[in-house]
Amino acid sequence: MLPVKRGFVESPEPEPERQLRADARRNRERVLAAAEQVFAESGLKGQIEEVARRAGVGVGTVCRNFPTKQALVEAVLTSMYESLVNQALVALEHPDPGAAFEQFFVALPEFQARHRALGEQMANELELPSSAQPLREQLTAALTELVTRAQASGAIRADIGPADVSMLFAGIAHATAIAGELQPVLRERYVRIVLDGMRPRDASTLPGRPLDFAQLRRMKQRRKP
Amino acid sequence: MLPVKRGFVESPEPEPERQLRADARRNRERVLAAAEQVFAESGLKGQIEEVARRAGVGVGTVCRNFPTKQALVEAVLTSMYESLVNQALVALEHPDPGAAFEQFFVALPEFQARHRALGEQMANELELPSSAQPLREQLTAALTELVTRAQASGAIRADIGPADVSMLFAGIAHATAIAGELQPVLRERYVRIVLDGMRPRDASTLPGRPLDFAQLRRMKQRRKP
DNA sequence: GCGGAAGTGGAACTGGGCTTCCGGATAAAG
DNA sequence: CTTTATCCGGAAGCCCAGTTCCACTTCCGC
Repeated sequence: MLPVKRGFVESPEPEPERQLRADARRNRERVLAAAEQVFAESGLKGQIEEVARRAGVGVGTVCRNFPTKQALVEAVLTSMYESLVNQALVALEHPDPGAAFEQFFVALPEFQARHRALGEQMANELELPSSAQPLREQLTAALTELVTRAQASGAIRADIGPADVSMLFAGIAHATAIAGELQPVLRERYVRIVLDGMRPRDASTLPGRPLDFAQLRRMKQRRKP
Repeated sequence: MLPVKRGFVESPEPEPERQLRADARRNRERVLAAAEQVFAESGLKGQIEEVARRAGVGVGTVCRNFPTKQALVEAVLTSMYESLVNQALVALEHPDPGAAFEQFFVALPEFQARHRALGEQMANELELPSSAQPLREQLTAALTELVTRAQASGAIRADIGPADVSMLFAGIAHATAIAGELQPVLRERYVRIVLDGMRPRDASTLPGRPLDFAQLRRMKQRRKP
């Protein structure tokens, strides 16, 4: 790998950006936008042909820009993660740790529900596009920070790990994904319930230990073979 | 076709049970058992060929007993629902309504997690086999009863509907489905948290209204077309 | 045992979705 | 306006499940 950066002897890299013809660039954008839509509403089972249709191009065009479906999915997911990381950073700016946590705890399930493909990816930890890896790490870091601060301020109980929170996020998002127009209300209801459940309670300890992202990752990887 | 059987004027019934040959009956059982396994661990995407392999028969045999994959799935799901209804009825016998509710609230996510296909079915409300319809209704009735009683006894807050509970069940099951050996502990953790969140709290009301199964069904049906 | 109906395995077929391919269209350079 | 590298559409090919089919085997009543 060795990501050598500037000047010097160029490695035979796959030339990052060949200049695209103007119309080609435009089409590429349209495809991305269409894909975002389709995967948002149909999840990862959204079809290439549908993407092409909505973008107003032929399937060939889709497949030239993104040689494989996986590539297309990755492109979309990467931009999702970007947006998500931003939301986390915004929440972190909130002065009150409890409110910061709550803000993000409301925003994430909403986001996951709005973008089904993202929800599926985060839940199942399907191969992560390498391009999203650093984003993913930023996200877990931010989430960990949110949790830690909230705990320090006494907003949520101490025996909950950051990955526990992530799991509960995913659960809510998944459960409410099927709801139609009621979705936002239901999500709010369940977020409320779970938040209440996470508040400190004296004289009670959760079974097991707080779950962190390292464990979570290990768990998921063990499921592959 | 016209499988005229014995003398008389046969009514055009789909003759419920043609006597199966001994070996055929045995094979049918094996197929069902294998299917249960496969769908339990792989969900609805489990493959016919895998079922055949585990049952030690050819795909032809599977497809003769269950002319379509859907039919096979339905057979398995029906038996799942049976078992589930039983668990609900057992819980209902518990004298303490709060404990009864809790008992089932622990058992259902575990069951859903152990049988991925069931979880997927219950979450997505895919076409329900007509054979399971009455079971399904028994289940919702029992669950409604459990919730109502628990509320009457003050074990859980009043502004939660039976279908809310069902959604939260499904969320936990889904979230923990990916965990490996940690699954049981995690499930217990999250059940605990959600249960805590459902306890009565003065001076707070959930947004929206309690969700009942009629609404839930309507919601899901609206997603089809 | 024997005959034939019932059952079996797995190869062949089918359909749906992803990917490839190429003749024709189009933007950019001269 | 001509040229030409680039890009486009969508038909054709491929692959992976599910389903069908039939020559062969197995069970069971005689």
